[in-house]
Amino acid sequence: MQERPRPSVGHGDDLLFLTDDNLLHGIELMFFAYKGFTSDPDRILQNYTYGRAHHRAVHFINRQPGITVNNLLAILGVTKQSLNRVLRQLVDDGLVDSRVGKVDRRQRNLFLTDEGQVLESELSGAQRLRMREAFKAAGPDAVRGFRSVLENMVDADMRKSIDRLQGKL
Amino acid sequence: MQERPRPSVGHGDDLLFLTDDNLLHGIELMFFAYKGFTSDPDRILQNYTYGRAHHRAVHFINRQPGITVNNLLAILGVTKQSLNRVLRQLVDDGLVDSRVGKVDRRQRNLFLTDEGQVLESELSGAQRLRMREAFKAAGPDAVRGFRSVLENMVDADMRKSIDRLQGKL
DNA sequence: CATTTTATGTCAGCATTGTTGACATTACAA
DNA sequence: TTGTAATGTCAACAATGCTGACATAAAATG
Repeated sequence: MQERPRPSVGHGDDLLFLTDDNLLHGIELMFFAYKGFTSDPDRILQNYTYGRAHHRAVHFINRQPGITVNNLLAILGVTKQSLNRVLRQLVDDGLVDSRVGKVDRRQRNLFLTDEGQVLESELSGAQRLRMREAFKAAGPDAVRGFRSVLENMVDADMRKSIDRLQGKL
Repeated sequence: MQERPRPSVGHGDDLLFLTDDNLLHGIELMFFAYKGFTSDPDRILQNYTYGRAHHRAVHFINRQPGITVNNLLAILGVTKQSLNRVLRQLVDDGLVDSRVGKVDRRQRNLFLTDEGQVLESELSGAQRLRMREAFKAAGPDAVRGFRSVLENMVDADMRKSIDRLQGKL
């Protein structure tokens, strides 16, 4: 696993970690890890009439209570028609509360009801458990690296949404 | 179940990197990074009549030329009906060649045709580019951490498939 | 105040990709 | 010969994307 230094273009940087094989490995890891990452919530959601799209909505409403529909749309990156279908079910089923905005009455501020929070914590509990085990097995240094690589893989136009969210941690 | 941040195996480990905030951050990073990760291929695929499922099939056929349908099914984790729909299109369109197995004539060995390889390299080129930029920006230590965390996030029942693939790197 | 723009909701239709269930064919294995 | 395995296919359905069109209410603007 050690990389022996090799002369490279001028700077003396060792860029052997950028070989196509390593990139391919990373690409496949993203695929397999994402599958693992979503598998627990997917299994839980089968006991409900909900899918992954509902999970995402519930997650980000819990993450930023009172979030507007437009902000949620920006985060999820889907059309309003697609989100609305999911949101309508959650509101009808009493998991999400949609309140008219106080400053701008055109807006709707979204909140989880008590029942919505029950589902949210069941889903996020399973997901956190897997993440915690992976973090623990890999160690704190690895977690920093994990974060760094993933941050750099995000699309530029998502940065604003992400930074706003992470400011709330 | 719930572990408080406290030393574990006598190493005086600091488990503060396992706080719920850090886990939440990791969870959201997976979501946003995966979106970025798939965005370039998705954009390219819009110029074809293909979708993400075709990309996955093409990727793993290229990765392990001659792979059997059953092995591909195990890797992708979908039903044979779902895969077959995609595979049939690719074969009909002349991107994939399906040859009767030589040792076991029940099996079909899958190969990319020249045309299939053109699509594959267009897709993987875009994906490698993004991965390379993320790796480069994060650095080799971070890449090791990225790998370690993701490896630990994979479902146990995928290990065999993964190890077989990575043995070919 | 009149007009325009914004935020949201909704209907209809369609595409992709996943599912289950059933059934057929071929070929290997016991 | 019988059973099982690998593959293909038909049909129906579900989840979740998309586009386009239209409606309403409220804010913003001239």
